[in-house]
Amino acid sequence: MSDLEGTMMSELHAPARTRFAPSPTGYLHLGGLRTALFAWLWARHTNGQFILRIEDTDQNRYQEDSLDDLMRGLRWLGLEWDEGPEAGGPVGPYIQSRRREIYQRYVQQLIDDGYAYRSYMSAEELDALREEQRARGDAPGYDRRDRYLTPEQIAAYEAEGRPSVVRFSAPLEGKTTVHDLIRGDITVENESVRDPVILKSDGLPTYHLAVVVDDHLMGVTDVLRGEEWISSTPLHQMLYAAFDWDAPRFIHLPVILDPSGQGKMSKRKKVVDGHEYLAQVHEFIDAGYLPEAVFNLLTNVGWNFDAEREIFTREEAIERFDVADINPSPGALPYAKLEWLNGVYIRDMAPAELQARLIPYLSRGLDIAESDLAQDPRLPLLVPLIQERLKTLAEAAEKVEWAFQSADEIDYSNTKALLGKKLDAAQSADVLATGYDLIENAEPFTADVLEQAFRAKTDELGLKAGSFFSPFRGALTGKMVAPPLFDSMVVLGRDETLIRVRNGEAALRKAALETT
RNA sequence: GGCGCAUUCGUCUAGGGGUCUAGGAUACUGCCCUCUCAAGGCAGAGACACGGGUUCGAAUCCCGUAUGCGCUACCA
Repeated sequence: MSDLEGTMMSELHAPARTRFAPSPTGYLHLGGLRTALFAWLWARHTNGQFILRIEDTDQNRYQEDSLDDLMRGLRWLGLEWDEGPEAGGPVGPYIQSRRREIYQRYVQQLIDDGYAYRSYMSAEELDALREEQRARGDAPGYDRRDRYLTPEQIAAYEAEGRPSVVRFSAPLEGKTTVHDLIRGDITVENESVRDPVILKSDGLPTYHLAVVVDDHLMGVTDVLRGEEWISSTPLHQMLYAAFDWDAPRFIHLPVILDPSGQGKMSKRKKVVDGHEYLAQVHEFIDAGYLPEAVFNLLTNVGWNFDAEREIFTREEAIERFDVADINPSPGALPYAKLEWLNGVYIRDMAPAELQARLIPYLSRGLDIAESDLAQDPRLPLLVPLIQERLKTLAEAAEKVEWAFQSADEIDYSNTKALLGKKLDAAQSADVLATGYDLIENAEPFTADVLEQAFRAKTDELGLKAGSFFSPFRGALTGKMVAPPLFDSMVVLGRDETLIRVRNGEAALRKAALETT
């Protein structure tokens, strides 16, 4: 084989069937999204399929609006599933609570083959057992007592009507080695697998049974999941062996840590260094992060697109992604980098596109109907002014608020905003009075004409632009920081600009009187 | 406690025995540009957890320690 062929072979992968299998017990958070992203990337890279499967076997923790949030989050990032809820597919249903009979059939098969048994201990008895073990200093865990029940004892329990669970008969000695694609071989003592429950007393399976049965039945070839599952992978492999099925490839992804780097990112809002950090996907959406930026960022946590290049398209990521290159060590979500990335994508966007995406956020922030905003002639003028100043979509409202306020809503209580650099209140008021005439006479009323007139006057007065321009920014917006001045005047129009300059001057005259 | 996984600038990462006086990005600092803020340009500071091996040579391989995380449920 030539080198070229060798290279090509190593880059050619058989189509992988991957799945994202969340539990509808809460809202999708960024760690889950990243797991889904990697599974999706791998399926797309190999030209395989990406499956969404809902693992709702815990009825107690089920949360009604969770599934909706899950699907919305995945779609927001552009992770369409080939099979799953709403998409359908040949190996459904894709919601585990609707597969109850399937699991029961396979559990019965395990019992019949001697790989599983019924256990009649109640939850309370189990708790008491663990308590005892802890008191003795033993490792807590089921002691396998019901594994050796006689037919008579079983009959007695059944006659009593005692509820039961089904436990897996784990091998009592030897070791089990599982292979993780990015971590290598992981070996545990079989004895440490203490006959876990595989079918609960409510007739639904536990995760361990359901995941093995479903991954097998659904033809999943590559299991990408969080590293919290490493410990139970030997059990899963035992189950595959008991069923006489081939196990899929296991790829355990590193967890995403919270910003302190100490501990898994919480689903709930947490405070680190006095700052609340975002964790749930819907929070990132609300805050105005772009899916492009989040996609880019998440792809680069635990995997790396390129040593020297930070920005890439989704297609490029698909082309290069390889599970073999995943970094096994956990990492914190780099929030500051997300801010930067979001700004990069905002700046790269066509202004019309940005405007469209901004409307829902502006509507919320300014309390103006989306339909009104869509027709507002000021918006196409404003968007280019704030485009390179935006880190998130949500902060746009605060940057353009002045344009949507009436003149008397502008707040001049912060006199500092009206002061020219190195000028006092009276001098700044004079500046505004001087500029008033320039604005009145600018013809046509464009940013260029205004700027030329202002600069000429600045030179004539022997002032610096910082001194002459600043009072106008304050008069127009009431703020220290605002979009470029002359463009802002054009947005307001000549009449409104003149009113605000007058108002600003009045506020300054008043302030000048008070200080002297 | 037991078992497992991990450990390169503050953070995300490149690197997989010599090309490493360890590369990129972000954040930070300074300078430039500049009507404010941004954006942009330039420069700077900043890391192989520790200790033993193996080797002519280790950030890279092995062992130990430390630290962090995970699992140890009729939760996933």
